[in-house]
Amino acid sequence: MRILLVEDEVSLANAVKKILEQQGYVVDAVNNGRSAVDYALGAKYNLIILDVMLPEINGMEVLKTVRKQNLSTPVLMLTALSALSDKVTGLNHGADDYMTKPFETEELLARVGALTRRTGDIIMNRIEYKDLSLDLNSAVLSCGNESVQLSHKEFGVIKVLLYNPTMMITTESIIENVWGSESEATDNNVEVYISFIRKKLKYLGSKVTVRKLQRLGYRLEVT
Amino acid sequence: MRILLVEDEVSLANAVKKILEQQGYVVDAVNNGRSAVDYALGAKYNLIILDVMLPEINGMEVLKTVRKQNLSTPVLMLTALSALSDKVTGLNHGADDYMTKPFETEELLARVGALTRRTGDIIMNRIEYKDLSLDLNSAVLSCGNESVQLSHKEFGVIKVLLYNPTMMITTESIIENVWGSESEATDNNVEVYISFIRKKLKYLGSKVTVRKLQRLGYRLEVT
DNA sequence: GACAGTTCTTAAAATAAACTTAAAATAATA
DNA sequence: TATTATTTTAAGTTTATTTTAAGAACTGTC
Repeated sequence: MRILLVEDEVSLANAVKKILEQQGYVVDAVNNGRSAVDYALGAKYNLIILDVMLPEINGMEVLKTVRKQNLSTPVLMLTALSALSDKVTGLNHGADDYMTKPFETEELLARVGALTRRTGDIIMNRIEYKDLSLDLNSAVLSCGNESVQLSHKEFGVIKVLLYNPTMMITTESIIENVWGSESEATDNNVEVYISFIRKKLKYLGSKVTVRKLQRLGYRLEVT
Repeated sequence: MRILLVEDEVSLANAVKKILEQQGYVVDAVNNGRSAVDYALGAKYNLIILDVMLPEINGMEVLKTVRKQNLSTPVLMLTALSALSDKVTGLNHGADDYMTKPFETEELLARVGALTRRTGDIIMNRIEYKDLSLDLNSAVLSCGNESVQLSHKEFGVIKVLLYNPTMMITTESIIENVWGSESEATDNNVEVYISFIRKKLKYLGSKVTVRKLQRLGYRLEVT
């Protein structure tokens, strides 16, 4: 969950950022309206917390501008004023909620929670090489429309190879990376896992193979 | 648009009713908690405006009762108290917005407008994924025409999964979200709850399953 | 082609992770 | 306070992964 916090009072901004980060939100904070618009339109946030009183471009203008650009991210407006007109203007310009300063942590979290109850964004993290694609989140290795689940150790070994696809990787380096430098793992452990991986590459029908150069190490190759 | 107005001060009730009717809303007004529950459950309203201070059963009780009955109609709470605890309690019990008395016509209309625009917006009150629907107000999980009540912890766990339906969710992240970062909860606590949830998914006959990838975390999958 | 040194594969054994269940402890509710 | 529901703990079971180990298959040298 990513939140854009637009607040020019540094101490308040820091406090809110900290509170939200403790809850596991990723928070970007900016202190003026111009940056707010840039950030809001430039990155995908799950929520924007927007102070009305800002230098240069005020919060209401920011809201109007980004809504005009069809941004549908929920917006929680913040203000020191309890002025009714502001509340009405804000809600009518597409703010989703409104909170007056000062507020307490609990209220902030209740409101943020209510607004972020939306499907989370998906950031896929993967390594690709030739016809192979390794999903780093799920340890699934794919080729074309076939894919296989890797175990933890298989995942570790192929990761080392895929991160350095043209390099020779020594057995020691694989052991160090996957089993850890204190481990008692032997060459045979690596051999067994390379064998498992080869079997899966074959099953996937990949062009990529694991080549062993005698006494030197392993390297990915393309047939 | 039908609105249920729950307010015991006759003059205020009449005034609000009149204002809303001028805007084209159909308004039913009741003056006590017992009737409020009956009306709320008996007819389909697009919004319930609920005073906290009521004779016999107070507004908070009304809210809790109807949410327990799986009612997901948006609720705007009204109160003379500006007590923070009430706001938080209200929001946590499934109120959608909060307004302190006295208020002005404009604010009322802005908030009513915001809440009635939102009807049909599944996002605020429920999360849906494939054949599953989780009512965020009542913690009822449904699939087709079957549904089950979830306990607080079950609700917390499945919420984390449903918010990020395609992502791997680590056990740590579940613990942090559901038990809190300071808690002493262990992996086994999560395992037990995942087991409860699986049993309920099976009972519901859902296509969705909870998959555990060893050492990586949990993820929803579709069979 | 025989030998020695590697490397590869496989199956079984050992270990670790994950699951389920029931009972105990705690919390919520009547 | 009594009752009920929820949550935690803990132990036993199941399942998956990892390690071990032994033999087969290569590779290069003589």
